[in-house]
Amino acid sequence: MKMRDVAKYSGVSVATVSRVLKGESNVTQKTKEKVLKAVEELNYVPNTLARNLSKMQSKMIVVVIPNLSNAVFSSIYRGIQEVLKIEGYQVILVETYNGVDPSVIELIRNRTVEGAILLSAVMSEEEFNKKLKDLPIVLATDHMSENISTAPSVSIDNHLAAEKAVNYLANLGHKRIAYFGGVPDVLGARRRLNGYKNGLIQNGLEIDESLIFNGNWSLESGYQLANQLLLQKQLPTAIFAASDNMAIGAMKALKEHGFKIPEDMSIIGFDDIEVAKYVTPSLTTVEQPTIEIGNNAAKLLLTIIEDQPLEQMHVVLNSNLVIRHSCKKVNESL
Amino acid sequence: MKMRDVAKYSGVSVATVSRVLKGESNVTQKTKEKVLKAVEELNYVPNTLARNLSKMQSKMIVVVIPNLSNAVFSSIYRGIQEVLKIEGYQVILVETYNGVDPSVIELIRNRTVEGAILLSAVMSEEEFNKKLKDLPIVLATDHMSENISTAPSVSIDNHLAAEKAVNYLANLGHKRIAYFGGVPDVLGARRRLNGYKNGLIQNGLEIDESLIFNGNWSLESGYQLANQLLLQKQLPTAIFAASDNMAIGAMKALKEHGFKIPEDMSIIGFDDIEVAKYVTPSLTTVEQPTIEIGNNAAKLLLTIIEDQPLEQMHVVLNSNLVIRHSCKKVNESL
DNA sequence: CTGTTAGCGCATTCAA
DNA sequence: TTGAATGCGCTAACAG
Repeated sequence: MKMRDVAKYSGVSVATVSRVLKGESNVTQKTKEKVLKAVEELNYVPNTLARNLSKMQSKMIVVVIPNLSNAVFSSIYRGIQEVLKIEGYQVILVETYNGVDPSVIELIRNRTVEGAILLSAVMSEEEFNKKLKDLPIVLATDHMSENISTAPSVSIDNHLAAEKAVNYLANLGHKRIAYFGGVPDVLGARRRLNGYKNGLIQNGLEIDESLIFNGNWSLESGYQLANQLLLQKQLPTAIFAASDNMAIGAMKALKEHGFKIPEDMSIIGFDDIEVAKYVTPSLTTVEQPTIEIGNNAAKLLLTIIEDQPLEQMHVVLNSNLVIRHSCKKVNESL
Repeated sequence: MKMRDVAKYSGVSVATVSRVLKGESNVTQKTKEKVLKAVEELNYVPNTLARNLSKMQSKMIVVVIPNLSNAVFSSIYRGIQEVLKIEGYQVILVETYNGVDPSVIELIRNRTVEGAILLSAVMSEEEFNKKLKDLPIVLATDHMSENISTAPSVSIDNHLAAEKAVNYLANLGHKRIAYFGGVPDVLGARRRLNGYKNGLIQNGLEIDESLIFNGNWSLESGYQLANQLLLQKQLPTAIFAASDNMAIGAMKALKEHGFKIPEDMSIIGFDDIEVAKYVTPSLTTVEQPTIEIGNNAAKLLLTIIEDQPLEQMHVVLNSNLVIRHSCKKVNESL
């Protein structure tokens, strides 16, 4: 069943059928009805493949996610989908466990998709410029470089957010605060680490490298890091984990060793994933406005695809500390 | 840059270019090299849109997920992606919060995708037959009807799995076991409920409707259900939740009311999502082989798309009880 | 307001 | 082994 069939059936030309299907106004009410009737009776559905070739567009976007099981990412994805759906785009989701999937470039170049949103970008600025520059790509995460603008991006101010967490802990009287970081290849992770250090300095606290650990955001990673930490002679009174998953994993390890939280150890996470509220004690954490991040990333990409000028290259969203029950004032008598 | 350009550049015809790009054998080594060189130098990439129209295929699949934030679904998705990627398919992910997105039918009919995998199917068999029959669709969840085969499906035996959980609890001496069910529109949820009841009967226990609750799989739902349960005068000694999320939500509510788990209440979940191991106490639960479910669903769909005969309409995978620390023997002295 | 026609870029059949 | 020509189904420019 093709367009010509409904044209013949309704006694008009294919152009006219195309017009009424597109909802153009310059068609008589009467012919419009004729065509619609034919479409109905013939049970006709336009062929997207043909339309795509003709218009040279796919109405398709790809989003690249490091790891779907991370609730932060799936939530950002939802935010992306929300706005793209309205614009009639379908979204291809590819999960890539490490860095940037080279196939993304391929998908764009061979026109399978019109653009891409990356939720994590593990590459140097140089590498990015070589491979991805000028492609319709936006980062739903920190932008690539410390100073220079390469790809458009949407994220929170990770540095500031980490500072807030440390401030909170310092105000509670904590002097020794351990840090469980994410994979350092990711700029956002480095920013959080710097924010942590800076927060320490601001509060007149010492930076102790033996309290700084690198994880990979996961539950298991937090669990292991905590076990490592517990091997040390002089323990901290608080842990700041760069993801809720790591915080929850750490809580598990701590409890297994008989630690009470927050009595014996305060813990603060990052992300505010759904389950953070339901662990015991409920997790104090730095919230990320994931849906909004997704919304904004999608909007950014759409304006790029439409060749419109960007209002801002990097949109930075607010994040706040969500205070629950995993931190407490340090015991003065210590 | 189109095929004609590289044809001209290398002094051959477009047909020849097409052949070498496709890796056909009936091409001289020499001309092949010429063409490849041209492709290289012109930086040519075939246009997927044109290829798709010409071959009348999209190399695209859609998978419909109720809720990405549910770790079970994201894990099944991963399993699907694993096999589809190898076959050169891209996968569109759509999240639909309730039942079947009508747009799926549209996507198939307008040839945007070649098939669909549904991770949840909230509709009657009748409805299914009217709308989706004979479309290339497979269910990565229980099949539609109790008796009749409509669409191919991949799932565990939910009835049996629930029985196992109840047996375990009964063997531990529990006589009053509450049930937190999923949304009853879903066949799998009904099967689990029946398995629960059957398990009770098998163990000579009474079915007490006041101990049966309907939730919606979520953390919040489990939390609320537990609070409802606690309003009752005569409490059970164990809760069987039809999802880990509900189990974890319930644990939270219970703890808030001063209950110790498993001392005061045993809890068992369903799914074995990653975090189940990291809550305290770690959650005893019925594991679902999510990756395998995804793998199998994808394979099924592929053979349907290729018009091959199905070896089996419904593949049923094994599931096991994963025993951790959220259940204990009921205190005999009670 | 409507019809004719020429692409869109690639695949494929038929000759050579 | 290669080339010429036709078609995939729809869009859009142009003519009427």
